[in-house]
Amino acid sequence: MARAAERAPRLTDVARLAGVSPATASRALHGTDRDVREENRQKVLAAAQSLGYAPNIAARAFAQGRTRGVSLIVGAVPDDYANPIVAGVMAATSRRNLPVTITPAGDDVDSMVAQIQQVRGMRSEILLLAGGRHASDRANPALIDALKRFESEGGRAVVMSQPGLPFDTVSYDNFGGGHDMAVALRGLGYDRFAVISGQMHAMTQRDRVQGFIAGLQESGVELSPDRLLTGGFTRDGAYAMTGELLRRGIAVDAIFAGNDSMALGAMTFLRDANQQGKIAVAGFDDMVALRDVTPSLTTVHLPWDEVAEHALGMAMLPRQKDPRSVMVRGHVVVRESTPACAVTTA
Amino acid sequence: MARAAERAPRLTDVARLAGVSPATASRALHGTDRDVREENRQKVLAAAQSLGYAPNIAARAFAQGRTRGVSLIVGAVPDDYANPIVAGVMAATSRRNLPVTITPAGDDVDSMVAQIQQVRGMRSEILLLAGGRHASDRANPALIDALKRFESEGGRAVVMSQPGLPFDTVSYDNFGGGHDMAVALRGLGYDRFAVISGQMHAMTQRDRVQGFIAGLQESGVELSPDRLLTGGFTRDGAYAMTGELLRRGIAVDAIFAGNDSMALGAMTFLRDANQQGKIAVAGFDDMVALRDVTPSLTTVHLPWDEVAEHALGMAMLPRQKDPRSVMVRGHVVVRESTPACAVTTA
DNA sequence: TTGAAAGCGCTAACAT
DNA sequence: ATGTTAGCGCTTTCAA
Repeated sequence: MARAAERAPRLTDVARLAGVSPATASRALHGTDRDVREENRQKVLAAAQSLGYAPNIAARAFAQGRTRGVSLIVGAVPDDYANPIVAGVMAATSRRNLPVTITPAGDDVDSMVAQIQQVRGMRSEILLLAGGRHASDRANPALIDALKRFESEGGRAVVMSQPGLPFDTVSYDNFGGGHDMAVALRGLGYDRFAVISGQMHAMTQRDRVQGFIAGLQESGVELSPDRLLTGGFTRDGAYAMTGELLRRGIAVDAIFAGNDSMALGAMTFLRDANQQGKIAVAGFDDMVALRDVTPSLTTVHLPWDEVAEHALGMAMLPRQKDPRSVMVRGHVVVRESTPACAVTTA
Repeated sequence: MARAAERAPRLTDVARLAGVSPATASRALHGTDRDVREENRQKVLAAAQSLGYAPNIAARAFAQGRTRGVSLIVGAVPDDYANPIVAGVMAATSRRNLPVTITPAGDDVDSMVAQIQQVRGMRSEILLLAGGRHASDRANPALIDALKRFESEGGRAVVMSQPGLPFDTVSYDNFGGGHDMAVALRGLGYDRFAVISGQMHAMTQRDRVQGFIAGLQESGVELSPDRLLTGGFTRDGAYAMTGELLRRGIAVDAIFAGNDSMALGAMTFLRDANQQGKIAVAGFDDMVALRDVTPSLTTVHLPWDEVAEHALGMAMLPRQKDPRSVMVRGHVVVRESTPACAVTTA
């Protein structure tokens, strides 16, 4: 058995055993060229097998100047045990049989940039970026510069869920979803709203909230500033904000939360405070992990798999001079957490 | 702007600009040696900065014969959007500032082995293996061989949640947890049990169930074979099995599910069938994602972060001749899904 | 169809 | 403290 580090078999070893040159062995192993005699191919395959050969991927990446596969950088996500984007990308890549590397980054631009440099250093073929959603990012030159360099060195970058960057982008319609939710809740007869959301510099949150406010305005409802609470966009943040809301004695019959995790936090608070059923709650995302909560959650369904699928599809196309942009739309799903209520308006 | 692929700046470029040799530049960039004059270090850093230098990681890995960081291979997991092991490993690695690469594999040994070969080819320092739990795996020579090779070539492998392999292992006490749950449910007064679980060749499932059965026996309760249903260990599988259970008209007052997802599926079925509250449900895992379900779930709490922490800790120690093994214990947490009930036994 | 040989960018002995 | 030099294992022109 191995005492110290044993040398791993190299391509040369395989070639020698098969009685061919390394070049031929290389060709035989990855049908890059057609030009290997079947007999030799078999010999090489057999030799590799018998030696337990595993190609040195670092060496190959080095020689080719590219690392095959996709690197996914994902910004820290609220309650990130259940990140639907990660699930979507994993599904999309495994469908294409592409290796994925998932790298968590903080939600701040600096750690995001650091991770991009890392991926640039790996010379990955494809970089998918999820998260990193601060309003300031849009203008952040470091982020843009890092991505630009990555692409100018031959990589393909696609940004997810962060519209407005000069790269291929797939995003979803946060404003529209918020708007539609407002319309839907109005249609159910709700009248007195509150909104709890992540900080307004988080762009997805801001767009959702602004869409919601716009939707309300269409039917003549104004959301007064004291009815908009912002904080951490997590379950716990929402739990706290909902408490704050009630403590302030604001009369509310429906709460719109910036995402599903927050909606869950709000519902849990209401239950703990024995207010369950008295105040409706709506979320945003339609996380599959929450499909069994009770009451079932009214939310804006976002087709995460489509987002990932689009992103990967774009990444596999050559870059164009003008960045492409796809906007995926969600749709409101009304469930039990927002029962129809008596119409109180004129 | 870049027309075609632009050449990325190399270490040589940095060195030239700083007026030093590549070797010095290399040393300055990664304080491997102490022996760089501060003045030169600054010059190198400045040069790297101004060129936007990102070290070619593939080349470095190649030169060093090792890729820094940990590779986590995770077998397909039921409802894997919420895999607590992944979360735990991400936390543990980011605490140590180690790069992680997460690679999903199928639940079958073949795809697991394929991923191990991949990691072997990357010459990763550390390989963490999660999942891959078929009873047949234990004896699977291909799996063992791949891991052995990885280690004999200088890597460190730690297996999680799959005891019995000849490698450093951290596992949790599935049998004990099942056992304790049985005792707890008996203590609450339950009498007529059913078990729904994944297939018995899935080792964690088998251990949990066998522990549960053993726990029941201690207080004189036998679980007749028709009260043990097996199938997919997912929420959907459990939903279906619970239906099957009721359809067969088996009298039951408590269901033990092989994991939390299954428990959730069971509870959802019971609610859909208007049986909520009539039959108790207990799970296993204590997934944080489920902390807000109602009724709150009685389950066996498993300290996932500890599992990951132990695993990484072991991996960073040198290998010993005899594999280490750590068994983490969980503990029963009784919540609302199993209210105390009238004692019906003598 | 195959082989020979060059070289990818970096690190690490070794020499200075 | 720094420079020189020799590879690491693979792919890939280029010749044959």
